[in-house]
Amino acid sequence: MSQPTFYITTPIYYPSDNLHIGHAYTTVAADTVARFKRLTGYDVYFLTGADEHGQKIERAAQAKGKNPKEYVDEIVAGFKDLWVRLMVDYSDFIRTTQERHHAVVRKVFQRLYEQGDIYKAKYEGWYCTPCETFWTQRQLVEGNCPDCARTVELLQEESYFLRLSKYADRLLKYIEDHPDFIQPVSRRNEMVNFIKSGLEDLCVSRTTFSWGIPVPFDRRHVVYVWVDALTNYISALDYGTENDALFRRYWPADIHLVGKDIVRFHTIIWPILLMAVGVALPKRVVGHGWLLLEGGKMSKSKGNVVDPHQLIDKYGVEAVRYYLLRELLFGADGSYSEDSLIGRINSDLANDLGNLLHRSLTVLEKFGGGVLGAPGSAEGPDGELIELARELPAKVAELVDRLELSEALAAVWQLVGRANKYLDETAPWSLGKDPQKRDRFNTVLYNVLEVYRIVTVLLGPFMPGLPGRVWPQLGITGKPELHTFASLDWGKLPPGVKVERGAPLFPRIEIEK
RNA sequence: CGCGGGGUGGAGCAGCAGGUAGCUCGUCGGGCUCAUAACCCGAAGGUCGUAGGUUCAAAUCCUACCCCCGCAACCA
Repeated sequence: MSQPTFYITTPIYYPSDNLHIGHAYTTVAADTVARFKRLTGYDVYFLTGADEHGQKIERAAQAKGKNPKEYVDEIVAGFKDLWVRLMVDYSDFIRTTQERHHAVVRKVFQRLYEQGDIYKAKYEGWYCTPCETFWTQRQLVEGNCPDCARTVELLQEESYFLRLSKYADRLLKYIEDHPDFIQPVSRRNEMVNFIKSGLEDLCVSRTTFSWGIPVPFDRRHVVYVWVDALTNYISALDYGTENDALFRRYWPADIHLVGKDIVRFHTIIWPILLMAVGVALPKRVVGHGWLLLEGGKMSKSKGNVVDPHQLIDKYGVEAVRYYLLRELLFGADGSYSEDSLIGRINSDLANDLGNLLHRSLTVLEKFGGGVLGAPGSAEGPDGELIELARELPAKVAELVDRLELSEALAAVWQLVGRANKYLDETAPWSLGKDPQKRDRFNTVLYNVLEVYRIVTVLLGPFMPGLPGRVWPQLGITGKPELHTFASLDWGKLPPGVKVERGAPLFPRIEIEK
């Protein structure tokens, strides 16, 4: 019995500093897709990690009087703490400082060198001595170092280069033959244009620092950035080792989820590396937009980063995850502000979602003794509500497949909104007072709570803590068979359950002013 | 002429194979009274960045320009 597999990755983040809300977005989005695929029966492998080498790390560590390993250990522990708090349920966390990763990178590098795809040449660039950094002509600001604004000098360094140009045509062909490979389409076009404008060979080694993976046949060099970082997606699966069961099971990746800024590396350098070593290419690379801050990009240098920990402290994981996933439309940028976060919490979570459960349960407790009766025949608006609920699971699944997570949430909220309206139309608080209308009362309450069960199951991947808070209120905590995607056919909720109204799921945030 | 994204009611966005401008929030009025001042209904509010052009018809196509933002090979 072979379950279909699904391999999804986030980028591995650079521990030069703590993560901000943008990293949280990428990871939470990947986690949501991973959870949803698990819910719908896939054997899912979800990888995240840290990209720990390079001069910046070497220097940041030095500045704090630590050796690089101590330094990254500390920061990476912080990454993991954040993922725990955000309920990110990854299968594996790869660190590029791990020997399992080094071994694979050495092997790949060696092989590329032996087959002539990596060669030694002179690298020429503008060097800033105080910063010990090479810059390209373009990076210079008024001819000076973009970091410290001091003068730079033209220096040469010996480096190894990867022949990108050799594979450009093959890559272009692959992109043309696989329309889904790069998403969204706008990014795909961008990449096609970039490749057509000509690829320069990529510098893949450095001698100016040592915090990296030594080039196996030339110890003066360390492997530089992308060959190191990108390889994580297969080194984590034990590619090229004796025990490569994971690699055989999960590769090629179904989705590499990345920010729009690094789409290029994932759709040009990475596939070329894979082609060169004869490994299948990933199925999809999806570039999402950014969460912009007051119209500008979030960055450390602007000092406008938003710390996810503070938001979780203040508003809770569920709200933070919901907000991130709802606010960014697929592929496009969104804008962050605390006001809009509060707005989402109050209108979507408190007023619509939370209040729907609370008001339904209050009616049932007040007029029905808190026990759900058996539904009678459908009439009036019942049909429309039930129809919407029947269509929803497949609709959400499809939107999640397309990574349109915001749309998926919007679709769920359509049903939530319909249910709130349904309550007004049917007015069970009036029905409840009339013994003649008991049957109708039962039907209405049944429909609303069954809708709520369906909504809760579907929202689980987005807000993993939600179901655990809803099931006790619906009185079906001990019935895991009602918590599955397969149970979402209409009418599985058994009459007779004893509900238990709890505190509102999402209290309104009162804006102090 | 480096590449790309964007300028649509107060805010955030959708619409862009041309044919009465839509959604969420906010505002105003009403309803309901089960509910977290929540829910439901209705209304007001836009010369779709500017200037030309094509067309019976342009937010949508073409040209020029203005403004904002990102990238430019180590920022999700």
